[in-house]
Amino acid sequence: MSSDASDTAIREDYALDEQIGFRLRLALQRHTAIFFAHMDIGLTQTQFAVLARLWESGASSQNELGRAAAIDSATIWGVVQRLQTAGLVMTNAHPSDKRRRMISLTSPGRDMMKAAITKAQRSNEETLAPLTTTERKSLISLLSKLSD
Amino acid sequence: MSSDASDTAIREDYALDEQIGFRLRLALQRHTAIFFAHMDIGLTQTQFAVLARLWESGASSQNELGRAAAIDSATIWGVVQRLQTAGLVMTNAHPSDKRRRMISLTSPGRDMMKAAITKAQRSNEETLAPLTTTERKSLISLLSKLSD
DNA sequence: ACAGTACCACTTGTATGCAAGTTAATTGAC
DNA sequence: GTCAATTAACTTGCATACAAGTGGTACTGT
Repeated sequence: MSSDASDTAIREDYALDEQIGFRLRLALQRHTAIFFAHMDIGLTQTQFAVLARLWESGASSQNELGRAAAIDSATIWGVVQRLQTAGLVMTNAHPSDKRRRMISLTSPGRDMMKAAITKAQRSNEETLAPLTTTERKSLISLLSKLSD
Repeated sequence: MSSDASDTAIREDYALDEQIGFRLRLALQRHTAIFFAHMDIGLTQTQFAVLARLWESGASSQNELGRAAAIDSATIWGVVQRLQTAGLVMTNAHPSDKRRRMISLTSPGRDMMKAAITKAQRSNEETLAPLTTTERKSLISLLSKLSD
């Protein structure tokens, strides 16, 4: 991919490697691989995020849960379906709003989370391993400024 | 999602909002929305990354291109198909290796990139707008340490 | 009361992202 | 030179991710 510079002369500088979008994708890609290796109980990052929100805050409606975990309504539907099929969450009717499906953790779901939280923490550790403690805090802080 | 703490007591601390994977996903999510809004010529981030690599380095084989843009061989296949259908790239046989498909930019592909690079730069600007110049460099640097 | 608006769950369609596996071509160790 | 290990392109299957749109329900201002 080097010798014949037949017709692809570089006319403008554009260094993909230094672009924020590309670097974010690479970093998330690496974390995804690490997370997958640790999470040997069949939870994806998205599924784990949903269960974590339920763990933190208790029951909520499907779309509410999606917003809390930053998952749009088209995607959260399938995520909840799979979690329900796996027996980790259950759904109940909302007492007053007939549109809402209330989602909550089942007992197996809570047991799963006890194990999953430890595995998630280990994967976070490994992802952040190249950084010092100060750098880790700095990175989380900078990322938070981008999306809050 | 607040009043009835029926059966989901918080037994362990786990703050999803402070986890690296979740923050990376949120940041990339925001950038994706910004990129999409600027890139009004029908290029996804992934497609743009592939074209950017071709722009930077000239022709390369499909898998080689995928590795350069951090896209696995199953995914790069479809990305190249769509770019070829759009007339932005073309494929040629490798002179000595019959397995390889050499991918290169077409003339319309180069024209598209001239416009796309400007739009990509603007979306990068907007994504990084919440940060100072120093913070931007710091963030890129920290992200690079995570995935190099 | 009620029209207009907003919201809920759900659906469709397109585009990644990645594990796992197939087939054909190439390479490297001997 | 031969054959095992690699590699390239491709395929299948599953899980996000998100735009756009549906039909039903709830709310809001007048």
